[in-house]
Amino acid sequence: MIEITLPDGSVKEVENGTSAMDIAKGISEGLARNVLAAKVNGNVVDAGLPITENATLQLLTWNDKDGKSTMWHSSAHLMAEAIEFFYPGVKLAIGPPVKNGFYYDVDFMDYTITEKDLEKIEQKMKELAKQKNEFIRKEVPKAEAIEYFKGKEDPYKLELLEDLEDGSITFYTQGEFTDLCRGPHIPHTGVIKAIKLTSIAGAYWRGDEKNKQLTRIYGITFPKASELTQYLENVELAKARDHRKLGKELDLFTFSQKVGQGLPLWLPKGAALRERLENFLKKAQKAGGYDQVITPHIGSKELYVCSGHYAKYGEDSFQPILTPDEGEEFLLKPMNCPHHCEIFKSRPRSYRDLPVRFAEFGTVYRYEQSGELHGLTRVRGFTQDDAHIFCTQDQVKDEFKKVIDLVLYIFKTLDFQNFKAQISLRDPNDPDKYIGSNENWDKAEQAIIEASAEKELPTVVEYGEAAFYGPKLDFMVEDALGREWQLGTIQVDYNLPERFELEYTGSDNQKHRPVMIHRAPFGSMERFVAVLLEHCAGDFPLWLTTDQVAILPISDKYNDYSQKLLQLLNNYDIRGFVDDRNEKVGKKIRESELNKIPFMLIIGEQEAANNTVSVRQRGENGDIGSMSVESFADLVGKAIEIELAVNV
RNA sequence: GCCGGUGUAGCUCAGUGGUAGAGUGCUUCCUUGGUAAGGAAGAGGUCACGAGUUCAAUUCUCGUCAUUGGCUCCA
Repeated sequence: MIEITLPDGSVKEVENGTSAMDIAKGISEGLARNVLAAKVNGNVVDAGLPITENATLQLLTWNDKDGKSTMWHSSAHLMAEAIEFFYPGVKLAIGPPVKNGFYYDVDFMDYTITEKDLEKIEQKMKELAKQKNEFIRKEVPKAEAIEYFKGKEDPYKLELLEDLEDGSITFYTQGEFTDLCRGPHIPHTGVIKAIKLTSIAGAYWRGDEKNKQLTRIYGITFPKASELTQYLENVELAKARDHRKLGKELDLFTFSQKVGQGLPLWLPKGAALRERLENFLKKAQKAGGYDQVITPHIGSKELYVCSGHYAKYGEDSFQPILTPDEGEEFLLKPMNCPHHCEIFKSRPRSYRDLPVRFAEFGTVYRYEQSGELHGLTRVRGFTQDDAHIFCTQDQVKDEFKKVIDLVLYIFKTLDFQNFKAQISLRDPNDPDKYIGSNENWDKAEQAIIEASAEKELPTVVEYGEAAFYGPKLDFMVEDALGREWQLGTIQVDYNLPERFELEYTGSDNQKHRPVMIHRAPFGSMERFVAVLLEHCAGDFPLWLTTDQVAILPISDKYNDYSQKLLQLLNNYDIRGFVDDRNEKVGKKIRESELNKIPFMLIIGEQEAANNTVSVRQRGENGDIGSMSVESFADLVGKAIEIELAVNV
């Protein structure tokens, strides 16, 4: 007999060799039907696997992350079976579960496959799922496994087998299909009730662009048809808040084929919005002891040779700009740091001056791969809310804390709640990759970790993700479609102070090298606006939004009064416009609502006679009654004050 | 950069081997109204660009550019 401890702490005594599924059946048939896999002593395994020792057991269902993954992994096998049915002889590479579903990478040999073929594969999968074929696990000696895939002439599986140890190799079979697989899998295919193959794409074997490109088919499955419907609806909702769509609808930015790809054009409303964001940050930075600087968009090639950027990126980026003078070359600036280093060097610095903080909304140009460009989140010309802090090693931690405060102030003001902070440290296995002394690195890494902990950031630590020149702290948020983007960043740099021979005079009257910290709380104006757009679905906070108020005269008799009102509101720094089109007020309201304008002022006979405004708030509040212009201005002013009065 | 999809009116999209349509927006007129769409008329397109096939190409083929889903990359 063995003892099985369940998550609630209760202990069941069962015969040695009892499976998780047996135990589930002992609890209830209904539960057993929902079990997809089991977690035994922390390892996810087949629910049917005999348990041979005392163990903790968690039954995994669709509600568990590991349960979902298991089902999607099994779904990949099911899809492979359907693919082999239509395209016998194709070579299968790998088919794992991912965040939302699964994929299988397939070498289709001489077959061509298009999106239209997905439907028939989907149909076949449904058919196979209905057969409730069991997933049967079999341990296989390595020689036998190699023999099997030699028979199938599958070079990918054979390559995978090379890295596996004899004795640890398992096959899984369901229906007519057998695959090399560690498992675990769901009990049988019948659990898969709803199937959607979502897209088809190219993917390199083992993620290396030197390798052959395979065809990757993405899909997702559910245990209930209604969940698939729900999922598809959510995808549609996410698309509705895609910043590229909203940016067009709200007239914020555009792109032109003639100007060039990845080069955004900010429209008047977008430019005004961006300016408000910049002023918001400038104000906070001024309070934080930053000095604003301005530097040109190009720099002599020598500058980037000195910084090392030319050696690293010269060939793969925008090429030098030539002048009538032979041998003279300039580069579009890919970053602001070298310019700021030269500003630091423009005069001798004393330890009493440190930290020095130079801030600039600096536009930079980077030749991103064409396939990587994406709306405003990945572009070739963009403006960083950049600043460089030059300080002593001992000041690093304190400066980090201050920058974290700044980032948190921005996130809180704009209601970003779901972010994570990634601490990127050295790769302990490759210490020679990094520039700067070990001692300084240790100090800086410790400073970042401590600063993050003291600020109670939700962090993940990634080893080996640090830049060669220093450790960093990045703030990551997800976009509407679940893609993760880096916004704010704080990076320590030991490289540039060295290369530019930056110095300050210490209290000992000796020359010392300052530490440089790069930081950009927004990341870039472009990416930040994109993520912000998706985050609030275009419904910006009152202080930031384009038009705070729409003045809607009921008929053209009240246009004059409406114009006067607009003047009056402008004096209160309230932005808006008069919709004096010859339309009914119902239509004007509808359009203002759709354009996400926070306040509407309905102006008719009563308002004009009494010098008042009838206020309607966007959304559920609706009509909030009549008041004087002063009261309305006060209302707006107070609302903005609350939005901006955020304590970190 | 690589593999697929897409490119038709300002916007969202139908459609066709015989030089084009809807909705919405825009202009004008009627209507002068009270909290999510009043009515009518009109203007607006080198069907992304270039080449080829054809009597004839927006439609078929190829190329280029842009865009899009992935992969790779990301200072």
